[in-house]
Amino acid sequence: MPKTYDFKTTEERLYRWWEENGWFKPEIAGENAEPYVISIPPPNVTGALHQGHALFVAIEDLMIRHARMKGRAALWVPGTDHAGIATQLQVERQLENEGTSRVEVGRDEFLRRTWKWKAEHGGRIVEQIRRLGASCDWDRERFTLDDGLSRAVREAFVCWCEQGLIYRGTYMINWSPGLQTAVSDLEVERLEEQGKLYYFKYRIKGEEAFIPVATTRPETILGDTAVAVHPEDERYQAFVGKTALVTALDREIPVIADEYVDREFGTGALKITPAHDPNDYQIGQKHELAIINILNKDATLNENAGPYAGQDRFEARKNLWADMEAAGLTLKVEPYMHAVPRSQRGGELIEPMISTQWFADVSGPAAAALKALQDGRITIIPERFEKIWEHWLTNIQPWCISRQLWWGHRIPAWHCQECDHVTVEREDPSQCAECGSTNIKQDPDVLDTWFSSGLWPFSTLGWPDETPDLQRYYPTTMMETGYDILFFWVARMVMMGLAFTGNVPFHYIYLHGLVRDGHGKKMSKSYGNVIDPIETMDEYGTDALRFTLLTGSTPGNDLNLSMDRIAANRNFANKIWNAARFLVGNLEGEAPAGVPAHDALSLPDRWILSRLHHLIEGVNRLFDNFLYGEAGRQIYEFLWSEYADWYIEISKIALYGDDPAARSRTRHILTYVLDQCLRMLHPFVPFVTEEIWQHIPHEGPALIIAQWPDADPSFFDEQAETQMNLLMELTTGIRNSRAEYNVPPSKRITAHISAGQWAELLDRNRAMFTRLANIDDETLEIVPELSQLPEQSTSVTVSGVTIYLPLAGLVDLDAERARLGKEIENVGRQIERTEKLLAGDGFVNRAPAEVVQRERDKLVDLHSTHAALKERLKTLS
RNA sequence: GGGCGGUUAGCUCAGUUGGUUAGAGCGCUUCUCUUACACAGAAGAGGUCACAAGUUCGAGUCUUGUACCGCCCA
Repeated sequence: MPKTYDFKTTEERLYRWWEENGWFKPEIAGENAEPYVISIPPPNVTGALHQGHALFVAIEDLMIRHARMKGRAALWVPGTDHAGIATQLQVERQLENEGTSRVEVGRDEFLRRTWKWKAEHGGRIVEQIRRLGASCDWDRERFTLDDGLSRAVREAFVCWCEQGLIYRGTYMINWSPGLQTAVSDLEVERLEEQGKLYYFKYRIKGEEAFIPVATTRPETILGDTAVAVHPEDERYQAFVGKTALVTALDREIPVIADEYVDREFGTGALKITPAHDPNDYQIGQKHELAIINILNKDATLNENAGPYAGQDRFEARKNLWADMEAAGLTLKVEPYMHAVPRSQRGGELIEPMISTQWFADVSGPAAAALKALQDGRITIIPERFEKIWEHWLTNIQPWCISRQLWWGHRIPAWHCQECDHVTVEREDPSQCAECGSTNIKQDPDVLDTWFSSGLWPFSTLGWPDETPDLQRYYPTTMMETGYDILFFWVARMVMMGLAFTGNVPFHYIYLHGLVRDGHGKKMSKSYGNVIDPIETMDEYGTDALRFTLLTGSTPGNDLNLSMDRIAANRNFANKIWNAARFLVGNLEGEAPAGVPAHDALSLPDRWILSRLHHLIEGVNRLFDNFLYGEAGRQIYEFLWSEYADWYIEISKIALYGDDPAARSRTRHILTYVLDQCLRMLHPFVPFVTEEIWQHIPHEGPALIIAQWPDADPSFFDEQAETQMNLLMELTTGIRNSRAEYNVPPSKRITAHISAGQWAELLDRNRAMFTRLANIDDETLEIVPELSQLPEQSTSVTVSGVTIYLPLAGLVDLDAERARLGKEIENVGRQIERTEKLLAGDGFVNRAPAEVVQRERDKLVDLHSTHAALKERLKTLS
């Protein structure tokens, strides 16, 4: 084995080997195995890997590998999403570069180009996911525009139409002028921005008076159909019922009273534009106001804007305001912070607009989704998101499912040119279902991408057909994704799953947080703080990135990713590598398997086995509770701080000694403990663990399909742990003294130990001191009570054991006395606190017996330490 | 306005049925290339767990309130 773990020569080779052996497939578990299924949150087919992908792939692969090692039929269904808007934009940009456009080349050519784009670029994200080590069953890979999935979409759409849940209607939607399509409420962000508040005069018909009104969007005045004031506002009460005049158009609109108006805001009077503001729309409905749309699809003003028709909204704003100023209708303009709706994609300003679209009434499915959570068919991790889930589903709005795009599932509805009837059928119709006319045209719109991804967990398994996969693997087990798409996607999958399959699509929803930079800032290209996962893997290896992502976070919380941490975890991979290298280098041809009989074990053996099985127990409990990060951190700690720092060092005593039985026994323990750790670490860092496992003695072909460890309480050994703790503390104490007195590490020194009841234990393990603290074995003295105390020495006291280190010419007795004084004081304080605790009736009676006993033991220990320290001080006085 | 999360070492964070002297990584100080590892080893410094009150024998952990930061919804 090379001195340093080389991930570059390992990762691709192992991945191919695993895949070629079919170990990513659930069938390897046998027909009776209980399935464990995850459908991948399908990434955008034209996307490039970012840390968000890396995080979810790492978590899901961890879940899948763990389940696989537990013997479950682990199936991870991979795939990609056609991502309507994003993909269409890519191709449109390409066309633009060629000097043409979507409209110019036409729909058929555009779709041909888009499929071509997908064929050329669609493989990238998938390759990158493989690079992360994702053990997906690639034979089951799906794409949302596949024939099968398209059929699922068609079935779902027709089904909901038949139930009357899908309908066409004219309502307020969010319009993207740049993309010229409706966008989802969920895809609109409201950002606080510096804008302006324009104050102006609303003229009253036939009077000199006016109502002062404030607005952030003056151009919408042209679409006003009322001015509203608060009914109890004394300033404006007199105007209610009168007629106001829209500037430039002289259109007559009523002044109305409504309690919705906030008297404190602006001037206290509100202009109402029902066609271009969601709140105004509500008021308009209530008062049966006219709705006047002033915008074209490209956000220029239409003929309703009179003289401003044809101007862009911002140009019109400028011009209108200038004209109003000239007419003396303006009051003032103030800077103003307000929430501006912007597209999540690209940040374009979104216009609320009245438009005819397809909607889905999902109130029924939403109620069902709510119930699924309440009756426990679905569990959300972490729990706190359940409230958010409930709130959203309780206040569900009709879902606008049509998009004015070309890339996507075209709505299977045919409009009759003769009778206006809309025909919706599973197979493309050739004539109107109502009048039989053959003059029918398919609706030009496509469905919201989330409509197809809402079917993902079952459409990928074959639905609407009752396929064997659907029967065996549905409902799936786990939906793991970011909390930012809980509504977009997760809620819709549950609604659609319940609606179309009668079953929840998954039992658990595990939500992870956002990956931010090392200081908690959102990664963004413009800010320049993006950590590219591919570059990270190139530099530090996949395992380092995975381990960092997996251990750096807790469920539902954001994660700050820094290169320092990734480097530290690269070092961890190398640490395990070298621990294995040490083992392999000391095997002497032996291939140890299993654990030797208990009687044969040394104290350090019993200690490390006890620690290991406590670790296994803890890790399993953490896995059961979805606390994967903490589990990973604990294995890291154990492997580095206990196995490597102590057990390996101690093992050298036996390995380099001349007792063949001890050598063999130690090899068994070294091998066994490492093997168990590799198993537990495999889901976190699959590559380095598999590579190491292949180097050490093992049973079975591959770690990826090795059995997951179970804790065996017969290895628990509290006595061994207590005794080893004493030995380790004494060792650390000696090292500490050596460092304090600047004794070179290479210099062998002597020690006299007054060990009391521990004399035999210490003597049996005297090699620990000689090897780990460089004590001279010839002169090392371990007795219950020293007959003669060495002068000119420093001392170490733990649990009543005192080690004297004669350091001739180095020891400053005054300093020693001062140090002992401080230590005595410190121990005294602890004794006091413990005695006080034990003196209280409450503690002794109410605390668990185990806790009380622990405190009693501690007190005995403290007393003996205290006595030994005082004794030592006395001899120095 | 409503809801949720955060506030623990210089920095970034763990700490999930309340129970030893509150941990890690990085950074810092001192020493060491000791035959697994300098991507390392040894020793060390560093914390009133935001603040206040409460529950409890016992609170970083539970309750209430306050402050600041962040997110979501309206």
